[in-house]
Amino acid sequence: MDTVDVKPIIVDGLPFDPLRQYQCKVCSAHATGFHFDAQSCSACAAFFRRTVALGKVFRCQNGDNKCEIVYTERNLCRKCRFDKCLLIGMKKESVRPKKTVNAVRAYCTTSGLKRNKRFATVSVINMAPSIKSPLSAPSSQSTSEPVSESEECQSVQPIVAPSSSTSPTRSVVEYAPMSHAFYRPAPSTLKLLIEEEMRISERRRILFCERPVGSLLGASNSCPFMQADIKPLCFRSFRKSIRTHILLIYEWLRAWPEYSMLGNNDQIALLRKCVLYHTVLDPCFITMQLGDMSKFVMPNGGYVSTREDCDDGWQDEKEISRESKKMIYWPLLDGLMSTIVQPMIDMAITFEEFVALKALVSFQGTMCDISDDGRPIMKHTLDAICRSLHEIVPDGDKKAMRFGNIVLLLSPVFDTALNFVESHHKVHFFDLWHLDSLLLQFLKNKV
DNA sequence: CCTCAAGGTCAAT
DNA sequence: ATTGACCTTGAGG
Repeated sequence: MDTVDVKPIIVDGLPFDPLRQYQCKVCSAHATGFHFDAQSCSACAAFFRRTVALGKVFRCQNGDNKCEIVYTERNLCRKCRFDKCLLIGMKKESVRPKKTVNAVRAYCTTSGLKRNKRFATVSVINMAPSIKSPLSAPSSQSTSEPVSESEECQSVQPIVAPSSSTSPTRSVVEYAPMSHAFYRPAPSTLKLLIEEEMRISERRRILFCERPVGSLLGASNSCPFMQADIKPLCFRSFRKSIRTHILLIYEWLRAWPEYSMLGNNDQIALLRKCVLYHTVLDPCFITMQLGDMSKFVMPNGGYVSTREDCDDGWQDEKEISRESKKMIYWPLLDGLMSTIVQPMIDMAITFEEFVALKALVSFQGTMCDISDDGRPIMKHTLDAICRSLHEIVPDGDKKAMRFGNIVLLLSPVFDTALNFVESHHKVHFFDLWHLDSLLLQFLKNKV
């Protein structure tokens, strides 16, 4: 990581200013290369890696998210340093999931084996060219070179290779490539969830941000908004955007292969509950990601102030008065902040944990509305989600507690959703303001 | 062989 | 608890 060997760039026949050329784009210290897709020093790279891996959320020391990040003062504001990392193009996805605590290096890839023969627990054999870096399992039948018995090493879990790819005379077990065998396996459920959530963020950016197109495209950031994107909520425009949110939720559901296997009524039940639960959960996580607890940020980038002394987002509108807004939504907001947002911050819930929680809430909360035919499908999905969540919670003494704390968030989400429905029944009954008709249909049904 | 860019470790803070 | 120098590793040339 610290080796410096950057080929000089010739600009117009002259070497580019070398001092500036090798600067870290975050703090202007000496860059050690490209880290997570951006030119930076090793310190900023390590900082970025830790921040992403641990799912940290920071607050700006000055409160304005405008701190200058320079070499001598780069540790003064972690929020602005991290924002700068993202700004210069560091990619969160390039940070790989944290390894399990008990995992021991397996030295099981081709180059690892070549360089570390004495630690090798498996050996290289020739496989069909279609399989990259294939490795054989240590086996009594194996004719390959002997392997070390070092106690430091644990063999990796084998996966059965397609028999057609190997000699028919030898039963061969293929070891998954390093990224799967050694790093925590990324279950397809979790992968799907993360990809889908990133897509939702990208769609929200495109729909609701006023930015140059270049920074809208590319699902590289799990948070749809930056501080500069958000503005005080206008209830009227939020109401106009409700169908867009419902559409995004519908797309999220359709990404599940299991969704198409459900009957029509079950599909509608699931969509109805997802509209409700996502409406509760999504703004909580966006709020946490933006890190300013005085602003509760909705999925269209509008925010309401959570401080009694600030009226942002609460002002009178033609269609709904300040008084009505406060009466209906302040208690809901208060509940959300204390029972969902604050616990999320306290445990520093990661993006991966959040997407698993959201799926858990969606499927668990709908179970009671699903037909007998649909139940096994739902149960199967729920099991997969639980496994994924359990996988991504970091190993250690507190794994069980952390897993438990995440699951405990289900209850306040269900509670708030129930309050949300009750409040909107009142809104509708007393004609306090006109809700979107599609949303009303979802809310009218029993919850 | 080499380089690059990941992750891990641990003394210093 | 966080930082950052230093280390090892895997992939690819």
